[in-house]
Amino acid sequence: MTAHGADVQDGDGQAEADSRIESKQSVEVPAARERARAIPEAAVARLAVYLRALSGLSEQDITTVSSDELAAAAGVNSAKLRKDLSYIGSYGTRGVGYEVAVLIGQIERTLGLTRKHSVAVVGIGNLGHALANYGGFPGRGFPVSALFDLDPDLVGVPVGGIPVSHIDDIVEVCSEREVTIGVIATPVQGAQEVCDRLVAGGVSCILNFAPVVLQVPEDVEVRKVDLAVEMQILSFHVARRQQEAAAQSEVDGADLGPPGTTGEQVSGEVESANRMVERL
Amino acid sequence: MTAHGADVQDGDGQAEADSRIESKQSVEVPAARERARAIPEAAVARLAVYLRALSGLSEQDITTVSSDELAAAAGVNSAKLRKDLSYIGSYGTRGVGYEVAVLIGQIERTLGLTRKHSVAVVGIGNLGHALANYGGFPGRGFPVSALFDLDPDLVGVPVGGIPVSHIDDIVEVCSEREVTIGVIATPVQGAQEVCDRLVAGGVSCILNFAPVVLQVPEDVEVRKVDLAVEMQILSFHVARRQQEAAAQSEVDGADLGPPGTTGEQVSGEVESANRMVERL
DNA sequence: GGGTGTGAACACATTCACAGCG
DNA sequence: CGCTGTGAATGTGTTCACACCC
Repeated sequence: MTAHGADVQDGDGQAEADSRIESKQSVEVPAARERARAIPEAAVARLAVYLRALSGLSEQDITTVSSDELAAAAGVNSAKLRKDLSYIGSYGTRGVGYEVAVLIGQIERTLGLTRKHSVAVVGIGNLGHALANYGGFPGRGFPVSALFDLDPDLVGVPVGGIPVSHIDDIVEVCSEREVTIGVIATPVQGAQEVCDRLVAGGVSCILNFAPVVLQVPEDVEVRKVDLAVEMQILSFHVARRQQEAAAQSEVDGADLGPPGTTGEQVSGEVESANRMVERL
Repeated sequence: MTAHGADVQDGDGQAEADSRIESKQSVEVPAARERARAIPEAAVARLAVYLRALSGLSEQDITTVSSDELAAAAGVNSAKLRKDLSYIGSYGTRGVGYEVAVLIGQIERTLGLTRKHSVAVVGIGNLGHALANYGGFPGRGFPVSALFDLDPDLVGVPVGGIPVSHIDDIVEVCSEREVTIGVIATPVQGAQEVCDRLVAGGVSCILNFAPVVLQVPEDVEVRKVDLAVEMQILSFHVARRQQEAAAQSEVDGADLGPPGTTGEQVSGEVESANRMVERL
């Protein structure tokens, strides 16, 4: 396994192209018998967004939408939206639009939301606390059914209505409660260990807030949310903008210093920035 | 503005392709004078990951790495890594590898981390609390310098060492403290309003945890982190796997029920899932 | 007319594979 | 000889534009 075939999750970047999981497949698949049902990863992410927009419409008792309207509500352009929807079937009416209720149903079905997925949160620090208090996590459909922490003082204490269990019991509790999604909100050090236990407990999907690249068997899906990376990407854009501004004023004939002098000021110390998320 | 030119942030998906921001450009640019310094969005996200891996190596007093080693540490393949690094210049030595310190410096420079970006967190609920307690957010380089909330009981109370200010003072405080990055951790309702104020206060980058599509001027960068979407994407993969398994056993000649009966069980109620993140 | 659904064109991203340098 | 750096090939995702249906 020399940096090939060891493909696991990546960091992502939320932009124009887009997606985030780094699935496997490629080799191993009989190639031919492939499910045509292959919805592009990027489209799946957007379906979830459309679903939210649709729920909003539904609450306002709006029963029909056009691709233009829905696209605007979801913040994408209508061509993309129509293509995305076409991956799940043809549920629109030409000349009219889509029926909100139908679309909601179809997207839910596609995303597998017709089945409940119980969630376990590991690491009841600041973030874990926040997650547990979600009150049923992302709304229902994703009930939090187990919490874990290392700290003996926390074990037994109910957070958001659920008593915290000890990390040592992850395997047992998860298989018992049929947890399908595990959320890792621990410091980096414990993350891989926790991950291994979740997997041993039968968890097949992991949402990882710890800034580590987790090693998992190929049938486990990992998604990573990395605050530091997000911030650094934003930082990049600030820098780029400043550069452009500098370049522009240069062109304009202004004399505000030579190009290349734009940002260089403070330095070092960013290294510690990477020890960061650890204490979330 | 009919769903075109109104491009704002999207939801993302962290997968193989990947990226997340939905920048503008396209029209408006004089085309020719474009900065060749165009690093692919996806590569930027990974640079941040490499940076973390390099920091780790640096702490272990490792001074040199090959692309294979670093790629393994970052969870990507070496070709991708080399290409990514090539966007920022040629800092490797053929036959040897890269000097850790040099690479750290160059990536920091590229990401604009040589300048400090002060951060404001709005919405000191569970999540906001977690973020504020980061103790300098993503590690330093990103000092949290302002906190805001609506709740009068919170105003004045120090969280993570910084006293909470009232939302009404966002504009004033942000410009005063030269905040460049704003983090929105409020319920959906308040998000757009808060966003507008941050922008008015001079903030040019926003990290948004509220599940809304924010409207911002084109010179403001928005990144969205949406827990519900993450969960739903995971859910999709569970469903897909089950489908495959079912299809497989079908092929194997087993008779565990007809295809199409795989997941359909619980239903409805997912709608409320989208009212979720609101209370983070 | 109005709006969906989609092939075909395009743009972006990843991977390959190898030339070239230390 | 090993490893970087990169053009060229491939793959994935987005946009265009229009046929087709209501």
